[in-house]
Amino acid sequence: MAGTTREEIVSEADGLFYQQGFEHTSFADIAAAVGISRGNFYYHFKSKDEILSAVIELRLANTHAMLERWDREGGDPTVRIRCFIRILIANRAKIIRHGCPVGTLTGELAKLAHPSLSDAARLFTLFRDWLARQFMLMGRAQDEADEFALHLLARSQGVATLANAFGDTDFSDTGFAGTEFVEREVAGMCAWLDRIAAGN
Amino acid sequence: MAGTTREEIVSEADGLFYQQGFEHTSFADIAAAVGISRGNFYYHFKSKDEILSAVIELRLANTHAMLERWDREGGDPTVRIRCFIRILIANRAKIIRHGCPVGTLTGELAKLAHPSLSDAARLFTLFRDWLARQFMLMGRAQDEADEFALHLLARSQGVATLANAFGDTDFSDTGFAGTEFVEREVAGMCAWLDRIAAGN
DNA sequence: GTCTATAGCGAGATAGAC
DNA sequence: GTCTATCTCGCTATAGAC
Repeated sequence: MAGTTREEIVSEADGLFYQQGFEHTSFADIAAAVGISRGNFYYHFKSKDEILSAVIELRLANTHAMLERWDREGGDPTVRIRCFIRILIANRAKIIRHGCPVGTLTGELAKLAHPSLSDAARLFTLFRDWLARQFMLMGRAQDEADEFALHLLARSQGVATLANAFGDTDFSDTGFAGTEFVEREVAGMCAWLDRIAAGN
Repeated sequence: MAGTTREEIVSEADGLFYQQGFEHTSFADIAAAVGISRGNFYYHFKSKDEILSAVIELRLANTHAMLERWDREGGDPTVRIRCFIRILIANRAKIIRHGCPVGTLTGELAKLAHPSLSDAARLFTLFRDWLARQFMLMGRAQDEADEFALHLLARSQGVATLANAFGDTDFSDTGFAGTEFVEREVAGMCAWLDRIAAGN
């Protein structure tokens, strides 16, 4: 948590935008989280939109670093892709509560017709390009690799959306167990990946 | 468009909530769309949350009617399930612009910790139960039928989320063609369905 | 049932002292 | 660099005339 005030603002805004949404999060919320006054914001940022831009930049940097870490650690492209798929399990509690940080942000910005939507979509592009590269390392042509990448992205987004919609409420009456659903779909994606690795 | 004032309010609110989001849509927006004054709302509804409830009820009724129509028209469960899958194509322009009406609403209400989230999630339950029934008509056991239903729901949600995130912006630079992506994924879901119909 | 007028609140943003 | 005080605006909601 140590760092400059600016960094703490961006870090807290990041978390609050994820939990509450961008529009629903006020300066008062962020100020309370950081422990500074509202007026102090405008020394560091000219507007709320500038904070959003900084949050997106932070997420891009964090995502980039995570993908590079996976590149270094996993020796096999299928192992690395499995790292991606398993984010759903590693973060399942948060996903059930707040959805996917990328998908929910782009969804909100699309509704607001917000100019930063295209920047937020670059978070998807980061994953997409990285995934496509892994499939190319598995011997697939560029077009097919990109199709596979988008397919996996879409499936993980769908799991996150449903888990979020049902998650907190439906444990009792309809028998929807969010954790089991996520794990079953993750297993399905891994099986799909194995079929790809085996050459269709 | 004919109907009582109350019905017109709910109908216009339905469209605006879809296009702009619930929180981002003001009474002034709805009033302008309907052509009445802001104050007149409170004769018909006690609060904005009551309008949301009415919108969800309307969507539940419309969805229920659509599913019953599919039940009457398609003679074969696989034909009916294909009706569901092909909503993505029939509504692809709207989905690229505003996402899935159900997924984006539940996503927003989850961020707002809104009490109507569980009601909105019933829209998913409607599809889920209907799809599970079709799979059972295809000879699948209840548990498996429900897993298939959730799987199909999740995949269509993922397609909608990605199409919405990339859709309007990415036609130029990154070579993402929203329409082609949607059609490719729809074809993939239909192929999956055929494998299920053939008995795995 | 529909209107105008307005209350009350919280939001983003600004000014200026320290 | 951080604070307090304040401005302005748009929102939900209310009051009361017609």
